[in-house]
Amino acid sequence: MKHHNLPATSPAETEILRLIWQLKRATVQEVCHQLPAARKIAYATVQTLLRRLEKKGYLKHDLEGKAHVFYPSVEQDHVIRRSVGDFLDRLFGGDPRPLMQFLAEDGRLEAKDLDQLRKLIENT
Amino acid sequence: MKHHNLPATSPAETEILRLIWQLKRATVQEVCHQLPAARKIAYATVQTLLRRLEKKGYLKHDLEGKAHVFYPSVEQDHVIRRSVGDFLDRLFGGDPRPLMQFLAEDGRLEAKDLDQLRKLIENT
DNA sequence: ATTCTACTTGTACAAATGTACAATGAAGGA
DNA sequence: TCCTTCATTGTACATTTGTACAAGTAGAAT
Repeated sequence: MKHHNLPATSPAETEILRLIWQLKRATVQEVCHQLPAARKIAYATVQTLLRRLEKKGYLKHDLEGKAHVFYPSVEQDHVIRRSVGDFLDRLFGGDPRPLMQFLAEDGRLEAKDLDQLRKLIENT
Repeated sequence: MKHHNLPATSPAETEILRLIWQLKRATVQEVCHQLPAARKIAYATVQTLLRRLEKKGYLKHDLEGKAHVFYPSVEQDHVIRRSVGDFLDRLFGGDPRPLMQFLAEDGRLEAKDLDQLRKLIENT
């Protein structure tokens, strides 16, 4: 897998793409089941999003029986890198520090996460 | 300024909104000048984006001579909180840790930033 | 063989996005 | 006063996004 320059994913597409990463390979159904309960969205819609992701180059699929089994065709890391980069540019002018700070202060992180982060920072 | 639930900003809008936060108050021109050189985008386009941001409730404006002077009408912090939240949900299923880790490893942070972050984490 | 299923493919369609031109109007300079 | 200069407002328009139905089809069940 190499670094191609794919068109950006829309928010809804991103959400689906994440589920594919999580599942490694998945049919439309499986993706649907993986959707958080709060996020009700029709089978057909998921299908469209998967189709679009494939068209954009983020996914490929195999045929397994009659169903398409989708899987990533670009490294998650590459996509994340770009997404985070874009996000930083847009919202913070590219400076990662305010985001870091925001996350650190946000309280979403548990004590043990902070510990881990400390360790991570230590040997960086 | 209170927490209203405004429609999300598009990426291009977000970029402009950031500049307004940076400048506190600004005319279309000033926003244009603040745009990174790489990002060439017509005056008229910036105008449209500012108009849309105002319509969505993110900005207000005063009249100063013939020009509109735009300024934020919601707290930056609130907007950022929501944006980051959405971003985390979409790309990381809401878990801030992978993003933290990504940022920490990314090398975009200088040594002194890491120091600061350490301190920040220390007293959290 | 017929019907039921689970899928895919084609298509739809309103709203949002990215981008920008044209017309209009007031303010300042010649 | 008349022209030039900015700015605003109205409008435009192709594309992308979010969401989804309908028709077609192959395999499973009866």
